[in-house]
Formats: sequence, C-alpha cells, structure tokens
Amino acid sequence: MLSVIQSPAVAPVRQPAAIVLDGLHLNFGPGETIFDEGQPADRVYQLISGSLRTCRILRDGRRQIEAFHFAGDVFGLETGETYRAAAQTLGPCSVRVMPRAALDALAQERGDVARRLLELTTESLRRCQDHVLMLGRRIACERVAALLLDLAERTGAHALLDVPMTRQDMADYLGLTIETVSRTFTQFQHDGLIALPTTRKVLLRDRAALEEMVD
Amino acid sequence: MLSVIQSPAVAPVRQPAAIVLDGLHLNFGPGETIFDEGQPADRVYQLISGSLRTCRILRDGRRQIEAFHFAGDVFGLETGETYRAAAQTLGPCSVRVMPRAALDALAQERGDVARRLLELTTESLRRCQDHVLMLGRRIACERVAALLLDLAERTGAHALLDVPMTRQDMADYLGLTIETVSRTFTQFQHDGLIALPTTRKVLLRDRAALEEMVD
DNA sequence: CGGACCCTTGATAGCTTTCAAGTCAGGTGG
DNA sequence: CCACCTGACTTGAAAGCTATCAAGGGTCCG
Repeated sequence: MLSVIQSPAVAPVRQPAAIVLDGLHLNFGPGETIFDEGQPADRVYQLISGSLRTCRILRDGRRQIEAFHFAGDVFGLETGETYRAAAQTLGPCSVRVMPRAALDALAQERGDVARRLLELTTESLRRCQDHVLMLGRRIACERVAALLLDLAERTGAHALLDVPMTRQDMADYLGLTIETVSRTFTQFQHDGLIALPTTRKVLLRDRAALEEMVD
Repeated sequence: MLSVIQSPAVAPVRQPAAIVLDGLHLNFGPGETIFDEGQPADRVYQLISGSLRTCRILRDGRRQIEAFHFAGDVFGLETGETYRAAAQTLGPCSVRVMPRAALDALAQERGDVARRLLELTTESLRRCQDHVLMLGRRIACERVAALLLDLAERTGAHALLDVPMTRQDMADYLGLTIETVSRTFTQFQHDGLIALPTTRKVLLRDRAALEEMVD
C-alpha cells in the first residue's frame, strides 16, 4: 500500500526521498474542498498534480493560509482527531488517498516509514517557523519577495513563474490585504525587479535584489 | 540513557507521556545562551526547571521569538546540521543534555522512542501553526490575550501568573513592539481584565473576556 | 455583449511603530 | 539606611505602514 522510494516521478525537481501513498486516486476541480477544518482526520493525501492551499478561518471570517502545496507534497497528516486546517484546490488537482489507520499501522511495523513521517513533519515545522519569522518581523515587500522566491524554488521555475493562486490567497498567506499585495507587485515592476506578462505569470528580472530583501 | 514514562516528575501539570532524557545535567544563570543559531546541532535538551526562549535574528537585528519553553519541554531537536534558532534562558535553568547521535540511535532501534519524537515534533508544529494564525491575522490585544492564556495553561497557574519574560520578549514573540505590549497591558488593566500586582505578575480577573478575544 | 471574478488604483483612516521622556524597582556601595 | 545606578517598564506625541473604503479596468466565458 505504500512505498518509500528515492525520487518519485510525481515530484520532478523536489526534495530527496519521498513517501508515495499508493491508494485510491481522486480528481478535483478548481476551488474544491478536499477536507474541512474540524472534520475527522481519517485520511492522508499526496498531491499528484496541481496545487492547493491549507487554511484556517477565525469566527469573524479572517482567514490565514498556512501553506501552499505542490506536486509530490503529502498533506492531511494529523495526529489529533480532526483536521486543523481545510485543504482546498487552487486549480484542477489529482491526489492519492490512503486511510490514516493503514499508514499508522505501517509506520508501526516499518521503521523507515516512521522515519519518513518524522521527516515530513519536520519539514513542515521548518517551513512553519520561517512563516512565523516572516509574519512577525518582515514588512510587506519582504514578504512578497519571499513568497515569489519560495514559489520559484518549489515549482522548479527559473525566471518565469506560474502563479497558481489569487492575490487574495497570497494576501491571506502573507498576513496582508489583497490591495497591499497588488501594490507591492506594481512597485516591484516599477523598480525592475519583476515583470508581469499576465496576472498569473511573474518574470523574475532581478533575483539578486529579491534575495537581498529576504536576507 | 533514555526512558519513556507516563508522567515525569519534572513536568507537574503538563502533557501526557513524555520522554525523559537521562544524561548530563547542566545549570544556567539568567539570560545565558544554551546554544546559538547556526551552531552544530549535536545535542538534545530537556528543561528540568526554569524557562527559556528560542529565537532567530535577522541581519539588521530584528528578532523573532519562536517559542517559550517550560519545565518538561524538550528543545534543541533538529534534523539538520545546525540549530535553526538560539536557546536562551529567561531565568536560572536546569537542563538535561543528551548527545543527538545517541538519541538517533535509540530511535532507530526502539519504535516507541521514534514515535515519541514524532509526537514532540507534531506538538511543536501545532503550536507553530497557532503562532502563524496569530501573527498573520490577529490584532495586538488579541495576541497579548492569547499569550496570557497560553502562559496560564502551560504553567498550570489558575489566576495569578508568574511572567518569566520581559516585555521585550513578549513583543518579539507576538510580532509587536515593547511599547504596544505595555500599552495593551495598561488597557487590559483599565478594562478590568487583569491586574498587575508587580510587573512580572499578572492576575487574570476576567478570563472569559480574554478567551472571547482569542476565539 | 453581459456578467462574474479578479486585479489595480486612489483617497482616507487607523493601528502600530518610532522617537522621546519619564517612572519604577532592584541591587550596590557608601 | 539610603543615595545612586541600571535595566525594565510606562507614557506621550507624531509619523508611517498597511488597512479600509471605493471605484475603475481587464479578462474569461456563456
């Protein structure tokens, strides 16, 4: 039901060894919810193609996106009873699903699987800590620059980025408003840091300057 | 060298089963650095008594505190080569130390130890995600209220809190400035939510109202 | 062509920061 | 015992960054 291989075909330019869930395949359209916050966390997923967001919502509607996920990423991994964030597709997505009970059982008997789960969790923690630093101590333009560079790295793009999310998604990930994100893009254009062939494509024209902003 | 027990004496009112590192004991004075960001991560620690902060610093000096730790907490757990944050004591601290290599080896051969490491990492991730939501989408007074309630819960205090950190530490944890934290405390006092017997003691007078702010 | 959604831009408001004093508490030494 | 010193904390005034409110433009699609 599950295999641990060196470099899964589904994750082209990504991390080292990855777990591959080998279960049911599901397809989702754009903007669909895979699971909701608070729902019983009885399944674990791996994204085969497409991209998605995980997010939490406060009572009054304020939304915080915790993470974006791309091909190869495992998501929906929980230790509690319920999902702590909702998972929603950004565009069409193909995912593999595995019952959590099965994964837990497998981790119980196979040390390498348990170890891989720890690696995945640690990687999430690392990203989350970077997110904290960004939200706590970086100004708007630094946050946007960090997101662009992260996107470039994770999607394996060199200079021309495909941006799968809306400005609102970016804002809710960066702890900003849609207007501030938009204005920052405009500013970056004027400063020659990026170009915007279309709304959803970003050409990095001065990566060094962007990296300088992030650290 | 290491045992997994139900409820260690070092952690009075805390989580379920906890790992206990059984190695060298060390004592630190107030404001001492246990390890620095970027240093080789070759040891794992458990706090026996006292409290500490883990933090990261940007080139220009901006500081973000990632977490506060209290008696029983394990810290310094890394999978990379180096520590990603520094650990500094808030007051006098007593810690146990274990070589990381030993812990890794033990996790390799004992499933329960490996599982406990995953639990610890997951718990850190859960806290980190709450931190992200707070920094991204909460206003100043909500952040301060959240910190006070978290402190109350983690130190087992009912109404009278001992605050082991400075206002600056709180600010750097909450993504605010020291002045804003101070003003918020003053405001809370005026509104009858808290009282401040001393600077470092907080009496929760209206916990319901504070909880209402946090969600 | 109309509608819906997304994005951009402008003007204004507001929360938090910055800058600047001033107060307070704890520890030291005369 | 008390003056003094230092670090921590509080408070005030002004500035600034980002949010809010509002309107307009663009694009895709039925």
